[in-house]
Amino acid sequence: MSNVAITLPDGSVKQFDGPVTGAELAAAIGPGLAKAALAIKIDSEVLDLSRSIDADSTVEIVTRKSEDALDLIRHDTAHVMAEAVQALYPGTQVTIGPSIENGFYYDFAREEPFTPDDLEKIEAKMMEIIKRDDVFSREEWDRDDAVRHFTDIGEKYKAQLIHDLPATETISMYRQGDWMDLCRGPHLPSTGHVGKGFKLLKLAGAYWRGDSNNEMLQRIYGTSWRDEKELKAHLMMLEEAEKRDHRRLGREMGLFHFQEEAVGSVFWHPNGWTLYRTLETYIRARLDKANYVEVKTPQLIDRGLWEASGHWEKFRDHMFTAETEDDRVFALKPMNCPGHVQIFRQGMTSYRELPLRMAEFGSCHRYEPSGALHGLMRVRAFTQDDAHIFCTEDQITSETEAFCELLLSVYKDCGFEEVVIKFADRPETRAGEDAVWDRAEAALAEAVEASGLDYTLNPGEGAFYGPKLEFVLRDAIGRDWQCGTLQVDFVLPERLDASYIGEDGEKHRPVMLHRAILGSFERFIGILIENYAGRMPMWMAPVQAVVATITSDADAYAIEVRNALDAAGIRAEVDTRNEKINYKVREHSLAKVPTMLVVGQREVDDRKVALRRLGGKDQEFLALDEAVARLAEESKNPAEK
RNA sequence: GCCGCCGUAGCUCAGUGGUAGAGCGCACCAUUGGUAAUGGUGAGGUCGAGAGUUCGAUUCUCUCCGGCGGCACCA
Repeated sequence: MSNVAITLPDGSVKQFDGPVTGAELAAAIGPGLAKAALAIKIDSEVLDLSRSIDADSTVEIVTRKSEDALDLIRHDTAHVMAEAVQALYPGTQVTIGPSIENGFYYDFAREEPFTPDDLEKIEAKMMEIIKRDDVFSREEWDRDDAVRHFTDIGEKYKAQLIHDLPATETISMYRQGDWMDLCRGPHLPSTGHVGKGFKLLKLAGAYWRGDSNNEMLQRIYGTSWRDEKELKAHLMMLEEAEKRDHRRLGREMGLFHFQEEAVGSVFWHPNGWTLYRTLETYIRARLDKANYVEVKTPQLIDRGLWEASGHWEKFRDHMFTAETEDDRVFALKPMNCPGHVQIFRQGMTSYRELPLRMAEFGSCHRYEPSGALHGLMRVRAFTQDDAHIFCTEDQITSETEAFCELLLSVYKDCGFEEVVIKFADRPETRAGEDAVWDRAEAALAEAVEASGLDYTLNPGEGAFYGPKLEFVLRDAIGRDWQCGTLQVDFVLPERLDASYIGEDGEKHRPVMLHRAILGSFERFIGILIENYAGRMPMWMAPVQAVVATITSDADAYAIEVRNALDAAGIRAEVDTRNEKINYKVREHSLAKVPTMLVVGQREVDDRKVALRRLGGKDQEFLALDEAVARLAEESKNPAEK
């Protein structure tokens, strides 16, 4: 029997006469750790504490404090839930139940739907199983035996899963008491380790294997943590997220509404539209500075053009169409690119004009599936901050670099500092030859490398005409939103016959770079509202300042102050209502107005204002001129600074 | 589109087989009050739409529409 040397994370080495289990290793290090140990980690692989280590290796003992512990806890909670469900509802089949961000889910096949009341019963049963504290024991099974076993007990989904596992895969089962599940593991030592820090959250439908052609299963989502304190903190976070829901804030702040006669389309109210226009003005200024030209193309275009572009074939079901009396069919544009190519095609374009950066705040309509609609985040009528850069292959790199720089700067101005980039390559169904895709992917990869930014691969997620970069920003409460995109397209210029005259006097195909920074104004505004919880930065706020009087003696002066703010380009309102100042402060604070200028007799006498910031406790007493100058500076959009 | 839940006043919600209530908001009156709710009075609802069961439906059943949570989709 050969010796085993185990290196611990602190660099120390433990020698053993032969193979040793994780539990034995922990015990050898110390009794405290032996008690706290949940699993072991060799390289980056987490394994059961009962696994035996038979070769020299670097091993970390996973305890409840470890990052890896959460994954184990969540996965085990899913197992416990599955047992509970099968105990309460015989005949229910189990399928899969992974750990996910903040929790877990398990998909079940059962005729009768679960109800919210069932969740409580299941939780109670889970508590019993956890209290029972059964050991999770691992068994390796023969593949055929495993398939037969699950088929015999009527678990056809499990049998199918095993059947489809790669031949090289070891079939492992985990037992907890009398209940057993197919599982790759690893698991905690016993069900008791799950603890009480979990809660079942919601019921949902989910397709077997994520395919909408398959039957629908019932999914139960839960959240699970190290202890009740962490659970409580997470539930608080969920409440916080609900408070910043843009649909709720949009209504409370009177920014916009939806109604059933125009499902998926926004009715922008005055304040909401002011926010929208402010953002548009800012983006337009940034594009101007970055040497884009702006255009506007038709809403309705004959289906012939969509057939030529390839969109009709692929997206016809999601296009709104209109038929005219002369039997022509027009489509409401779902995107702007074919329109931009038409402008590009007018007259002859010289290589000297490239790169040509053609921008449009393009109003698009897409018949999105009803279940996809979600406030401003997913609508059927939206406006993109779209642009197409017509350029040569040689220019892809420099245009990509310039775009990345512009995009990051815009995000920063909007309050987003954390951005990750994903490289999405060719999807299964696509247009264009593989050789063209090779070139497009290589060019884009080279360009993003040249920009010096980190990126991860998002395989198979490219557009049907070309690979793309996806720009994902992280908001104030840690949620990720994909907004920006840059797509390399060699296909559409070919299909729609766009060409330019090169240095050699011959016709050449330009490359098109499809790109957007915000994505859609609607969605980006939704993200902004949630990011700021409705408390927009000064430059975006629909109403930037309210002048509020203490008594009616200050009315005339208050109006003068409002007019001075207005003349300085500040969006200001005046509140001379016969209400107490407490009432006004509360109301405008709830409306999330960033600054309030309170004026009473003292301010009238001294030509001053009492400046109060949203959420602040103190006031600043300033001369009127100074207050106006200061607020005017703060109100400028970042492109004006 | 699929699965589940939901639809009562502008908003948040209570309630009932015999056609409805609260708080906030809104209107009016009084109050002129120094930094997150002054008091009083009043108006406001085909109980999402349609059909069915019933002597009678907001309440029970069905269909449709819409919303919510997921799944699928996202040029």
